[in-house]
Amino acid sequence: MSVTLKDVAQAARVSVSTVSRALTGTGLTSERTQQRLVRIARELGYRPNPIARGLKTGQSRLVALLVHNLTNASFQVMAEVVQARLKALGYQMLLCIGGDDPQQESDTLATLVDHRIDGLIVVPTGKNGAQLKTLSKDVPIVCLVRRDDATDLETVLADDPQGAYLGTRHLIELGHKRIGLIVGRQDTTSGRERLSGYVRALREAGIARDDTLIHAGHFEPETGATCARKLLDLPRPPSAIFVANHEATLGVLRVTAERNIAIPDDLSLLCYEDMPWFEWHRPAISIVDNGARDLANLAVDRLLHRMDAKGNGNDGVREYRVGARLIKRDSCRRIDALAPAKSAKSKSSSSKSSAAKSAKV
Amino acid sequence: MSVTLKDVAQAARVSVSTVSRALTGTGLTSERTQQRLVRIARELGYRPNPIARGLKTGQSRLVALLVHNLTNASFQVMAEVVQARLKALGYQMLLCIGGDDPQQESDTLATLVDHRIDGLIVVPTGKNGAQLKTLSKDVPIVCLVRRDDATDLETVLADDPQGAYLGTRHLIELGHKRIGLIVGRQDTTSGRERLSGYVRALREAGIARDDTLIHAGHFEPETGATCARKLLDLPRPPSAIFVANHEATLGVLRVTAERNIAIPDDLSLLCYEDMPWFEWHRPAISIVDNGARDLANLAVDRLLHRMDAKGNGNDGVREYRVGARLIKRDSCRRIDALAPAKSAKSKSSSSKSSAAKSAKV
DNA sequence: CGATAGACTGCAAACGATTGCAGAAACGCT
DNA sequence: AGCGTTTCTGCAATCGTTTGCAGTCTATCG
Repeated sequence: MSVTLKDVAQAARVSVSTVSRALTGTGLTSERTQQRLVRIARELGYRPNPIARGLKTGQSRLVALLVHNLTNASFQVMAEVVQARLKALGYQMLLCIGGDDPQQESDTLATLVDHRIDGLIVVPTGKNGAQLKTLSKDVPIVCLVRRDDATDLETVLADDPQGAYLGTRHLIELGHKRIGLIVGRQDTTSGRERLSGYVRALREAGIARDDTLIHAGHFEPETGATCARKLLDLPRPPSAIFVANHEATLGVLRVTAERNIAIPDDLSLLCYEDMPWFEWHRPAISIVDNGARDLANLAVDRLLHRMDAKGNGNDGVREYRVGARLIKRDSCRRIDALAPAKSAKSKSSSSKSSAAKSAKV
Repeated sequence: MSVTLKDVAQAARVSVSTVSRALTGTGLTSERTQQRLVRIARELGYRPNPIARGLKTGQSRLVALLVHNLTNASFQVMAEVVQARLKALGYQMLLCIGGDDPQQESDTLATLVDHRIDGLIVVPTGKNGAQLKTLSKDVPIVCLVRRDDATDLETVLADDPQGAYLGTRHLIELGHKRIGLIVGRQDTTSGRERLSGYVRALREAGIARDDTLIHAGHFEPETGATCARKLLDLPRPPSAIFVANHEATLGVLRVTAERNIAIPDDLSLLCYEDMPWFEWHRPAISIVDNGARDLANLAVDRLLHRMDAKGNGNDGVREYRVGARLIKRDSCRRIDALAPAKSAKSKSSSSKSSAAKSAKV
């Protein structure tokens, strides 16, 4: 079917091994034949067969990226970054979707190593630590975004404590004293860490922590809606909400729209992790950027390092943190410390929005 | 490193070939040894090496999906569908991102066939027809969403004429007579087809085509903004806008928000292809669904068919169309035929929105 | 009881590359 | 000229499977 080394060898009247050496550029062939063979190979349209090569060398030039889904914008950019970086180095990316499901993750991991992938970047579910640990003996692995506590794998994490701190501080600096927090499940690292960043910022500013303003929940839009309602229905509702649970954002936005709450006039809104449409939304939504791009790049760097190092590429560092940064757009507003802004409450109690509420909630 | 057939054979004191036959279930081994070998293989944790197998059989159990990007929601669901279907059949999906760039597409295609993929689903750029045609001799290929006119490859397409027709008719049925259309570049199939569907619906309803209401442009948010402005600035602006250019949607939404145009009260808005947040948006945005899920499923069906058929799986059909359907949400409103609704124009000429306009446009 | 079909099994050659080893050629040196 | 180096090339084994062919064994039948 396709042109093999043998074909080239025959055409050039030399042995297969000579062709192999010439084309891989080992320097063990004479300049003259080297060039001649390269030319002939090109003329014949020879393309090395990675499968055959892989069988012999045990390498596949395949690197896998295992993420939970592709709906999350962060995973999208990570996939694109990883793909671009790897392609430039002659690797093919195997993108796998694990759905945050341990069983699927486990299956996928197994088939991946079967395929002799040269490296793996994985967002672990956290439930297959043992397996990951075993596999890491055969193949370089870097964890991304989440840590699997059962392993000591090299892990590239977002700096969530820092990000949440930055976001909260921003709101405080704008004069907000009552800041609602909608955050993820507290049995996840990111959930806990973001809460801690929020708390730290509050403490530094000398603002008392008010647990009625803090809501933790699942990574789903519905959670955002529920929590937002609870916050807005408070006797003294917050003047700002920090949605540090990415997936919950849609729910929050829906509730504010339903209740006709103007952002940022009635309520300041700060979200976590970008979505492509945030900057097109009016008002453009301010966010804490978790640095998806940087995360992906660093993960690739570390993976490549390990792959080069052939086994023991651990430089002692187990964990890398990628700085978060604040992207100010138009959804947060300074409130006057002296004459506090009308609270969202006042608006939501108007006849119109309460009608909307009873109708749609 | 890992357990091979040889290891199993030694443990069982039989030959490698027997083990191979027993495990692949060719029925050429006695019931008894078959079961024994399977048991031993499992005990030893044997896992077949796809690379070695691939070298011999010429198959890799890898199927590639080549799309333009992952930002587009349709591509996301397609990727997820394809991945799920293939995994169930024991294939691994190789997801590649071509960026709608002919050069990248060409490179990727080449490495994919090098890797001896068993099948390929591709959203073609349209510039590598010759290459695709050549490759299709070696590997089953199905085109998705776009046709490459230089080939006669089997192609699964959305029914854009139908979708655009459905959408337009919906707006007409709601009483709209002046319907703005924002559509994609006219050198793409989808761009042309959607325009034709729109025109057909108009004609059927006996509404004269007004070219000032029709804007074709690039697949970018900015295009949407520009076109929306042009439409809204018309002496007699439309009462409804049909955004049949998915990527342009964000731009349109921004402009309506900037100008404080209430949807659907001041303007009805109908979009093409879903985004995950459309139903969370207030008002929830009505769309014409291009059937991404069905498209992906059909593409997989056809590909599998071809892969089974070993070469000549063409059933004469070259082109499949997947029906579009209308999803009514809250962004389109019935307008009274007798007393026409206040047009967007009246609103946009209020002091507030014109201030916004001069400031931000 | 011997022949023979039928059911299993093993040998060995592939698949297309890489690579250790040894032979050949070319060269310089005494 | 003879010898040792150096440089290049080819032979053949190997990676882990699959598979055609031939051989072995059992059972069946005449």
